[in-house]
Amino acid sequence: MNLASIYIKKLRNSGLRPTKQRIKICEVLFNTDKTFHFSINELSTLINSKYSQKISLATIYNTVHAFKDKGYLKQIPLNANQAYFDTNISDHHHFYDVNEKKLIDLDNSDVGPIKIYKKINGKKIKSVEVLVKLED
Amino acid sequence: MNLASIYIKKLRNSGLRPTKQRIKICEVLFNTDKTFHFSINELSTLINSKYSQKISLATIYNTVHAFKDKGYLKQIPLNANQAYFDTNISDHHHFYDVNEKKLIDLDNSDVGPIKIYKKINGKKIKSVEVLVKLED
DNA sequence: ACACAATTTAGAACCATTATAAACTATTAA
DNA sequence: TTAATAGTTTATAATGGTTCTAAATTGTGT
Repeated sequence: MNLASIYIKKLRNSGLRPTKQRIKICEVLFNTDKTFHFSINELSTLINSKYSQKISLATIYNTVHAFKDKGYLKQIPLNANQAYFDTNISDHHHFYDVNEKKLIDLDNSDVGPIKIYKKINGKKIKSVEVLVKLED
Repeated sequence: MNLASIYIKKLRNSGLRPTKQRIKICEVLFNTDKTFHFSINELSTLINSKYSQKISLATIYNTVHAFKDKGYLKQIPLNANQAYFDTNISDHHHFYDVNEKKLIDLDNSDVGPIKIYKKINGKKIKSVEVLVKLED
């Protein structure tokens, strides 16, 4: 089975029509052994430099949000003026180098287990995200 | 010593001229035993409902950033479309209730010690911030 | 092939934030 | 006390990321 058909299946299973645009975006995001971090603008540049047929910014926004809602992408909580996403959806955390404004993955094994003792009635924990800021 | 003169001293010590506006902002932010979270717009509304003499939005932005740079406020890493600040600058973390879009403090004692095993050459840890998302 | 709903798209609108430049104010030196 | 200066405030404009809109296009089931 080729890659495109894997993405088509993945999209269909999520209730998303497998359009040309979405398949291309899958190729850029998921057709690599490495995970990576990106902003919408960086992704747009990446896609539109890779293919001659451009994808509109609105579609990239729509698709990234759809993928995030389906759990194929994670947004990284960060004090930045734009949203950053991560193709690595496994349980992990981040360094943020404040001097170089760069994100670095922290594998789960790089961080000790995190215990949350406080409980809020009627609420359950959805995620625990650690941001470690680095400076020179 | 009254409050205003404490703030005047605090501002002077930080190399910030103690202007009427900055003293008022100090009163709203720091003249309370409770710490709190706010966005710039919320702070602006709070200040301008409390005093007849209004403070411009630009000044509130400038002052909040100055206070953040001096370490009197912390910005909370969060995926929101506006910046959130915390008057509690002690070492602590946050719950974020995604359904009610509300921040809740986690005292340091509510979270077990966090160990970071990974090191980056030439960089030191500036802060460790944990965001625990809650859902219903 | 047809009908219908989902999707894409360019461009406008939105809104938090930052920049600008003129008026004002705190501070220091004379 | 006054004058000079640098710092601050302000209204307003500009910026830039994100969302909205509505028309054109496309995927899908019949």
